[in-house]
Amino acid sequence: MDTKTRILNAAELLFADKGFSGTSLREITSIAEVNLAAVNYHFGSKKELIKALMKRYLDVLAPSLITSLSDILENTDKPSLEQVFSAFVEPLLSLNKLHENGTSNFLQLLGHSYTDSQGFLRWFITNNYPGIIDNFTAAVHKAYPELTSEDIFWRLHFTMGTAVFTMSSTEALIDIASNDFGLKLDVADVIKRIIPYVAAGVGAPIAR
Amino acid sequence: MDTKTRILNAAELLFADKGFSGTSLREITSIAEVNLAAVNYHFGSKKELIKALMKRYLDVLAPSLITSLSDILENTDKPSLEQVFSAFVEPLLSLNKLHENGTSNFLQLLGHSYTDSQGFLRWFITNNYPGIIDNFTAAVHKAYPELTSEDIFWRLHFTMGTAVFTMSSTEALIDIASNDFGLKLDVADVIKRIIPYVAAGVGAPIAR
DNA sequence: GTCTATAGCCGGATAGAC
DNA sequence: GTCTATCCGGCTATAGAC
Repeated sequence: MDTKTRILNAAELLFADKGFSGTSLREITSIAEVNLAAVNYHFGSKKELIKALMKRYLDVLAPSLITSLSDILENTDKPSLEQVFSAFVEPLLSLNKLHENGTSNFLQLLGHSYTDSQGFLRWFITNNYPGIIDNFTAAVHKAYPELTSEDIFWRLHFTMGTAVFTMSSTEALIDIASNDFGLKLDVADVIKRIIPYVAAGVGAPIAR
Repeated sequence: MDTKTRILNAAELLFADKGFSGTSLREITSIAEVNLAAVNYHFGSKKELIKALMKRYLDVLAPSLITSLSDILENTDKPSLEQVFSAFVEPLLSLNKLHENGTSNFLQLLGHSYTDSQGFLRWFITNNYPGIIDNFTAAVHKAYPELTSEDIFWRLHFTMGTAVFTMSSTEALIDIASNDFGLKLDVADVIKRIIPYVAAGVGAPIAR
């Protein structure tokens, strides 16, 4: 495995766990077993490393998500909201084929990107991958035409919150489920539990 | 205003905005216009300052929330989920009387406490204020008895995610709502939009 | 491309004068 | 209780040998 990849893999683990400002280049290069200077040589700066890390996932996820959502838009007259959200499951879970714990790492990174670092990553994502949001909005509109684009904006945001926050603490949740309820769960189980929740949330009656 | 309070107020602003690891004691004492050494004199360490900050809110919020939820438990035979979640509104908004932007600051701090600092604050909160969770679980159970305690556990967590994540980015959301939809919103408006969403989510049919 | 070494700055924390 | 001064380690980033 080359140095660049070793760095990306180590950074992914640490950033997902401790956030960006909570992780130092020294920790990353130590886990990656490469020289401290290698990060700056290969990526230029810590910020660029973070972007490269998100790009590694988003370049895989975005097309697969857009395909999955387009499929619903083209082949279903009036999809259910559960169908729309289920369109996320396979693309998200396929990130586990890219890397061990890819799904939860990616969603945790996404969570940190919204709170850490004064939103520069949020800017980066919305400006580089707008197709996801457009397709999702269109699919929700088709499933629930009475929702205005403003309603959809809010409920999409709430849904992001649910997913991202849940994934940020998946490990803790799986532990609790095991201790308190004797259940052995994995990321896929957690995702399956979220879908009815967010589908019902987005499908809530409109109070005017 | 005494030094201790000046520090708490400055820390609240900065921590809410930039997270714990993203904020330095130097920034805090500079905004507070007190000496750098004052934090360690008054609080002992940065970690203890964080705890003191959360305590300042939780000591007000916890009893008011417990009263509000107990009220529903005692005086309503079968409350609706909207009623249960509405029980949070007044206690949360009353934090604005404590401090300017108290509600959103507190919820942002709560958000950071779940992702920053390896969960030590999460531990602190759940171990020091268990009454909130117990009362909330009881109220949800009364509103929707078919939910098992396991179902409630998951859906409570999803709800936390929605609230905390939304509040972490309230400022950005209010900006977008203003630019894209010409709406002038405040925290109370955002909270009112969340309630139907989470009530519907928690009330989603149970897939078995 | 990878290393050592180090610059230069910032972090939390503390000693000790007042 | 508040200040200055400082310790000491960690931080990102870079220069320069190999």
